[in-house]
Amino acid sequence: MSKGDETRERIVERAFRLASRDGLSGLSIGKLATELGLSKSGLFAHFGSKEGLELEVLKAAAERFTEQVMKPAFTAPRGVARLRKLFKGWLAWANDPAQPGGCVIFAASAELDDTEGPQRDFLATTQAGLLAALAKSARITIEAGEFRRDLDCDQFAFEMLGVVYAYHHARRLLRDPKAELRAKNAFERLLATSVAPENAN
Amino acid sequence: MSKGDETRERIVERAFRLASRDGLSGLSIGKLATELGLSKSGLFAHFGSKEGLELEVLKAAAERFTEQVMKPAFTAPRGVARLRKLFKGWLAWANDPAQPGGCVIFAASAELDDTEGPQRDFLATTQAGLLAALAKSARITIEAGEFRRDLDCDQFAFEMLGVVYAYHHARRLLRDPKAELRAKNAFERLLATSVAPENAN
DNA sequence: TTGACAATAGAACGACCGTTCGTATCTTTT
DNA sequence: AAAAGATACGAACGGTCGTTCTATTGTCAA
Repeated sequence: MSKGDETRERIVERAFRLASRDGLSGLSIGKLATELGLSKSGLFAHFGSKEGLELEVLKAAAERFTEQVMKPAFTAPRGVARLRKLFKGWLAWANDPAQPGGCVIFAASAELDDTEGPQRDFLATTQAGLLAALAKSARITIEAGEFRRDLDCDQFAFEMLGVVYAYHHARRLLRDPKAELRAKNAFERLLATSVAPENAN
Repeated sequence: MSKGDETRERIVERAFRLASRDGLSGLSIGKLATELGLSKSGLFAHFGSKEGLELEVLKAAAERFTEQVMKPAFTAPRGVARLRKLFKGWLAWANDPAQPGGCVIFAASAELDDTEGPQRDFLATTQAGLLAALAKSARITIEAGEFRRDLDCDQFAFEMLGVVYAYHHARRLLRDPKAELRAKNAFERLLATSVAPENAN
């Protein structure tokens, strides 16, 4: 890896951290450069524009999520076990010290959902992909015989996402110490109403 | 009402609308003044600081929510009917044309959850109050004999909020035409798992 | 109608923003 | 070691930001 690529990674890493607290538009090239001991223009040259930097942060976030949450979950046996591992990893992801302000993707989603541009497009695509992956995991769980066959998998994905959203909100804004418990309860209820009759005991 | 108060209201109304799209920090006093045909300093004088303007917008949002969602719900008979009306009004609130970018409070929550200051404090207090009101409505529903007596009301409130969050996300970022259907399904499932055994049929 | 005061305007401020450009310094290759 | 190319710097740009003044206009009661 060349020197430039190393610097670039250092920048994105720090930007990722900052964006977690201050949002993407809260990122400032000047401040970022100062924190990293770089010149404004030197940092700028790596991305060509603020928009470019923001996109890199979003891509980094998506990659890390895949690496830290999705991939590990697929080591668990297909079915409910995998869904549980996915959920657990997701909560851990939202508490990752590398994201001191919580999930970058959630923050950016709320920030950009009514804008137009590549950042929004990337986010929407990424999130749609996540929902599809969740739905697919639910479908696999049906095939494994652990979920009822008439379960609406997209509905399941929607609700699972909702639980994590509520968790984020309770944890970050309300600082509710019971946030994690609440999230786990909600997820267990979701699982309980999804299981196949012969497994409901 | 004095002339000044009228102007002030016009300003807050427009700021409310803009904050829905661009967030509180996205508000710009200069831009706001131009849109309203006022001078920057003239507008500024009404609030004394940007922070003051932001607080007024948040207060206006909380008041409107109470007026448009909470109060009407209390005309419905206590119990599940009232909860349904509350939920329905909440979805409508999130689609209020006066908030072209969706619920101002949700946007601000995500924006401010990791900051410090009066804005964050106000939001946290307001949202905690909302959760408490939801929990109380659930408790009333228990007393009306429609919810099971061992229902965790705070858990119910947490999950109801989560459904609305998921709806907002699906609607705003993903532009999912099924968002409302999904939300309604999720809420019905929440109700179904909360009802007293003798009402479950 | 006049006098007191509230309400608005206008100009200017320092600070920070993203961006551009020319120049220097490092890396990497030959 | 020298040439070529990648990296980084420093200064400056036009703009916008929130904020502060002073001056002017408008409102409203006596």
